[in-house]
Amino acid sequence: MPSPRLSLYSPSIPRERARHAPAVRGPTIMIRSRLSALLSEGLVAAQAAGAVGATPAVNFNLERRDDELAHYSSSEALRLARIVGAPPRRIAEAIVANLPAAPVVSRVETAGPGFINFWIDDAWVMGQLAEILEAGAAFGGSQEGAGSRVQVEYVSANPTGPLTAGAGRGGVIGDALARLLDACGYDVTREYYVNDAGHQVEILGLSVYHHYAATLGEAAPFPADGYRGDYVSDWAEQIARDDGARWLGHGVPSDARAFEARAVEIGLGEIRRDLDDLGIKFDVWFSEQAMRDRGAVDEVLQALDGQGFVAERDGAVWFIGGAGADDRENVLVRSRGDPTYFAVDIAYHRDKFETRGFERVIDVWGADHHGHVPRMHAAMEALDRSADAGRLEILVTQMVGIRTDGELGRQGKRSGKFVTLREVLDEVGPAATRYFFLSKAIDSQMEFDLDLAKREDPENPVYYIQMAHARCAGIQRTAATAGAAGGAATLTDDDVALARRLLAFPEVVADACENREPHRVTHYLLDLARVFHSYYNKHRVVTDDAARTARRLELIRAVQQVLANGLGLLGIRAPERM
RNA sequence: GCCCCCGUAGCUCAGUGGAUAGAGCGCCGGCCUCCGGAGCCGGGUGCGCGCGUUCGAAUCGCGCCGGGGGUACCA
Repeated sequence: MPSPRLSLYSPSIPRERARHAPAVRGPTIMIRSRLSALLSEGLVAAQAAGAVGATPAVNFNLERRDDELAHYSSSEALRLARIVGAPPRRIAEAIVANLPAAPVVSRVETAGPGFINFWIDDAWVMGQLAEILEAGAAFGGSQEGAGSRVQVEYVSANPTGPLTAGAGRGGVIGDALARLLDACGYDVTREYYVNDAGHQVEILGLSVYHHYAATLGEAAPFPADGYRGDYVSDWAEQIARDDGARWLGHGVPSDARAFEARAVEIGLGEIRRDLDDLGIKFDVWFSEQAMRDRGAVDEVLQALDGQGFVAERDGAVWFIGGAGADDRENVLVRSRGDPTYFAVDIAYHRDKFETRGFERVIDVWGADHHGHVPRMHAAMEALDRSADAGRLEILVTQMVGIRTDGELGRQGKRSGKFVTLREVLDEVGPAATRYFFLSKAIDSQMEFDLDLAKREDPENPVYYIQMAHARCAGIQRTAATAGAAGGAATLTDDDVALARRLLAFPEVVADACENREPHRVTHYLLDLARVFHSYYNKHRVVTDDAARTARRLELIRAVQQVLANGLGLLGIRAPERM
C-alpha cells in the first residue's frame, strides 16, 4: 500500500474552503438571557417609580441552580446595594415588584440577604420541547460568532516521530474547540503547522539515513542527538523497500533535502493516521518549508528591524521587545546564519494575521512550549499592536500521566520513554480517548486511567452517556407504531425536570465556547445521562395513556437530540444501539 | 534562582465572588419477571497553611509548604 500523500498548503495559492451552513436559524432559547432582560426591565421600572436610586445600565447575572432554592437565581441586588446605597433586600423587592409578567416565569421571590429567585413555568418548559426538535442538530448552537473568521491551530507536532499521548490531548481539545466555535457561529479554520524544515528535520534525515544505509549494507554515521526510537529503523526499511538504493550517497543521502522530505512524508502519514482514527481533521496542513521558500522569514525580520526591535550581538540577531525586559530578548538568527524557531514562528503568525486576515487565532500548545508564550505575544505586539489586542490566544494544555494497573508513567521526551497516542488508542478506542481528554480542564495536569477507560460497561462514563442515547433510540423503536395523540396529559415533576435540563444545554455550549472549556460539555452530558437513566428507571414512557405517551415520546426524542448534539461537539459517536 | 500550571472525598477530577462545595471510580447495603441489556436507590470523609480584599472567598491578592513543567544561538 502506498504511503498517503499529503498536500501541504501554501497560502499564496488560493484555496477553496468549505462554508458551513449557519448553525442555528433563529434566536437560541436561553432562559438566563430572558430572565436577565426581565430583571433589567424591572430595575428600570423600579427606578421610574422612585423605589431604587439611579444606576448605570446593569447586566444582571443569573446562576442556574435547579435545586430547592431556585431554578435560576440572581445576586445582582447584593452588588447594587453599594451603588444605590440601599439595603440589597429592599432593592431586590423593588425590582421584583416591578417585574413584567412573562410566560417563562411561574414564580419569583426574594430570599436571604437579597437574592432574586426564579422558578420556570412547567407548561412553558414542556412547550420548548417542540423548539428543540425543530432546531434539531442545531439546538444548542448560536450565531454569537457572526461568521467571524477564527483559526484554531493544534497538534502541530514535529513529524520526527509518533504522536505522544499528550499530543493527543492537545489534538482532541483543539478539535472540540473548533467544533464549539463552529456551533457558535464562527467561521473556523483548523490548521496543523508542519515543521518540515530546519535543524530537527536534518537530524531526522541523518538518523533515518544511518539505518537506511545499513539496510543496504553501507555504513553511515549516526548524528549527534539523533532520533533513537525503533520507528527510525522502521521508516528506513520502508524507504529501502519502496525506493531501493536510489538515496545511497557516500555516508550521506544523495539528495539530503529530498531524503528528509521522504522521511517527513512517512512521519506525517503516521501522524495523520493516528489523528484520523481519533476523528481529528484539519482544513490546512501548513508547510513551514513552503513558507520559508516564499521568503516570509526574511520579510518579518526586515519588518521587525524597520521598527527598531532588532539588535545584533555576539554575531547573532536578537529580538529586543521594548522596555529591555530580559524575557523579551531572544535570538532570531543564530550566529551561524540560520533563523531560530522563534523567528520562523513570528513569520508564521504574521502570515495568519496579515496574509490570511484571520480576525482571531487560537493556538493550542503543549506544556513544554509555555515558555514561548510571552515572547510570542511580545513579538506580535511589536509587529502590530492591534494584532495582539486579544486576537492571539494561546492555550497551554498540561501534561498527561498514563495510569495502568494503578501504575503511573509520566510523559516527557526527556525521559526518553513515553506512551504514544497509538498505544492509548489501541487500548481504549477513540470514544474513550476523546472523552477522558475532554473531561478535565485543559490547565489541569491529568492522569489517564486506562483501566477505567477501556471498560465497556456503564462504570465507564463514556459508555454510560452513549447508553443513554441508545436507550432513547430504543424506546422510539419500541413505540414506532404509537400514533400521535392529542388531549391533556398528566405529567410528573420528573418529566419537567428532565426537560428543564435540556434547556440548559445552549447555556453550557455558550459558556464552553466563550471560555474555551470543552470539558463543560462533557460534564453536562454525564449529568444529563444520569438524570435520564434515573427517569427511565422510574417512569414508563410507552403506556396505555396515549396522550401521555405522546408527550413523553417527544421528551425522549428531545433528550436523544441533546445527547447527540453534545456528543457531536465532543466528536464522540452517538450509537442507536449498543 | 526566576517564570508558568496545579493542590478540593480513599483515587481521578468538576465547581461565572454568593445561600447547604459536587460527579465518576472504589467500598458497603438494598431494589430491578423493566420500553433496552451492563439499570436504579441509599450510605461519608474534603477546599494544603497563614494573612489580606469583600456584605460574602474553594474562587481574587500577598507570603509560605507540596507536586509538575519551563528557563538553549533546541523545537
